[in-house]
Amino acid sequence: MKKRLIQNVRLAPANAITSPFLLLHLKTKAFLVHKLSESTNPILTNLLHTLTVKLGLVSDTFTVNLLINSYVKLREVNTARKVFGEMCQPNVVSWTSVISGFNDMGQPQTALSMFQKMHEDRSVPPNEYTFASVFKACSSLAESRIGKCIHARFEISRLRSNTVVSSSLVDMYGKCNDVETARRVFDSMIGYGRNVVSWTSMITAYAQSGRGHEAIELFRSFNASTTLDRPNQFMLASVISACSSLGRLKWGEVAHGLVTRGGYESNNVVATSLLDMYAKCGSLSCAEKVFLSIRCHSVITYTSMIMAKAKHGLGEAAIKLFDEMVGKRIKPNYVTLLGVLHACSHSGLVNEGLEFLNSMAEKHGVIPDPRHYTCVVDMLGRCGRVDEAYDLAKTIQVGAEQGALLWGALLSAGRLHGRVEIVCEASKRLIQSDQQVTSAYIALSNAYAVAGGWEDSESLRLEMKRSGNVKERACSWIESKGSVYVFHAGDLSCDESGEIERFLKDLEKRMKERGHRGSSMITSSSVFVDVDEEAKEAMVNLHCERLALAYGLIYLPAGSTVRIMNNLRMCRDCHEAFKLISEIVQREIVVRDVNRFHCFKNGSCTCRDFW
DNA sequence: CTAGGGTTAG
Repeated sequence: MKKRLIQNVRLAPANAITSPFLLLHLKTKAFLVHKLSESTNPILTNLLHTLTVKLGLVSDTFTVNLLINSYVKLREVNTARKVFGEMCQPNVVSWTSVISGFNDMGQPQTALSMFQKMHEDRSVPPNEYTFASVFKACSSLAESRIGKCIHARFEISRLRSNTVVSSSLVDMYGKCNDVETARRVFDSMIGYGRNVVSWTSMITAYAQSGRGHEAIELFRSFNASTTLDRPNQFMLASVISACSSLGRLKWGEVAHGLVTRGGYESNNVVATSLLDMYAKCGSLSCAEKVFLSIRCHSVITYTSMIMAKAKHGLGEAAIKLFDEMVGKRIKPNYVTLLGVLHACSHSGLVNEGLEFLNSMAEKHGVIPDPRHYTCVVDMLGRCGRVDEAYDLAKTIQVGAEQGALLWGALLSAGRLHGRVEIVCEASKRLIQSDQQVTSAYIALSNAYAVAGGWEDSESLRLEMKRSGNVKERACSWIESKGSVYVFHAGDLSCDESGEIERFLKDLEKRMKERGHRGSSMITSSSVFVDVDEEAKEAMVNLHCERLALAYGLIYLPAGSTVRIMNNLRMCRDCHEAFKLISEIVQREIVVRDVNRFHCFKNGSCTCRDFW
């Protein structure tokens, strides 16, 4: 039956020679096909659509596929789907075009349900192209469960893996935070070859799961191989962001050199990642230089620079930049507003921050979500308006993951201002959120201990052990002349601790003499109440950044730059404290504020190697 | 003469 159909189609040109009408028809069809494949104009495409109907070509799968793709390119995916729905013989190209159309429109969920329909239909089996598109949809949704099922379906489909399908799988597993599986797929690709895209997917998988060292390592092997291409803008952007999360300015500068050599400086994505890298590695002036070199600004370039200034405690400058951006009619999004709130929070502009929160929906069309509220709770908490912070936190409806961040912010506020009842409440909520927040157990246990509730403290510790909540060692690190020294919290118990404590106490005294007041995390000495050894260690955890700072200041040569990288939650007090410390010890201090959740895991050396 | 993969700000 099918065979005869194909034969009939093949016969058509032979008939055409004898029929002038058919000949005209074929010529028109060739014209239509040509125009459809190059149309970037909605009016033209609509016209060609009408022509398709008039010529009776709606039953011609090939022509209608082109029509679908034309609508997909014009981002009119719903029209594309409508045309697709009216087809009598959709083939695998028709299905794949619609699926990838939904991907392009940021509707991966719909792409997946189209694939499901295709599967239920059973008339057209998917091919490699279809699978690659579907894996991309799973990647955007970070849907590892569905992704694995479809991967299995691909494996039993007797289709052969190729570079593109496997690259999309590497990307998918990477985005689903299953780096090991991503690596297994990547390693399995040896048989049919890997290209720049496959390598980029794997490097990105490492970079985005806090495994920057492995990302850089892989980038090195890519460059070492003589048979492969040079890195392109995609790979460089990813590598630069790996340098940012590692805080390695030196490596970031090398990557910048590669950007220049490759001529990718004018690429906005690359420039934005460079800007962010310089800001996170402590060099705001270089970040600013990159920002000024950008010709065509977008909401993303502005947001990055606002965030950069926010991190460096330049709240007013960040707000000024925000106003400049709005003045240029660039519409802020929710990230931009997060940056602005962040700026207010880190510069003590509390009333301005509250004003932004209350007016952002009306003025900028961005409805505050839990992340914005968390930022404001954090801001109120830092400056001591803990009760307001608590009242605000209570009113917010959040899911478990967001809840952990929200109550985590309140927990540090309670801890910073010695509010035991807030610490208790926040810790309880954190533990309820069930997000593996060990710090909540420790804080709550300490709070009970401080309040004298020893039995509660003890039972909580047992609960921790029972639930397998293993404590991760906090760490901080400093960089000097390209070497990185890592300090783990436990190291304070080593022989030098006496000298460190004396140094910090002396520093605090001298800062008081110079009129510095306030309780920045750097100078405030830890309060050890009479708790057991384990609790003491937990408290020391909070202060490993002080340890790193002290080591850096005492043992690095005068005049050198002390680059501190940790997960300090900077506030205006901290910035002022650093300025003062800088003057007192006559070292340039560069602080970098890394993402709290990007823990430095593969330290190249520890405290002991430093000596 | 139709279709597929990678990157950035929180």
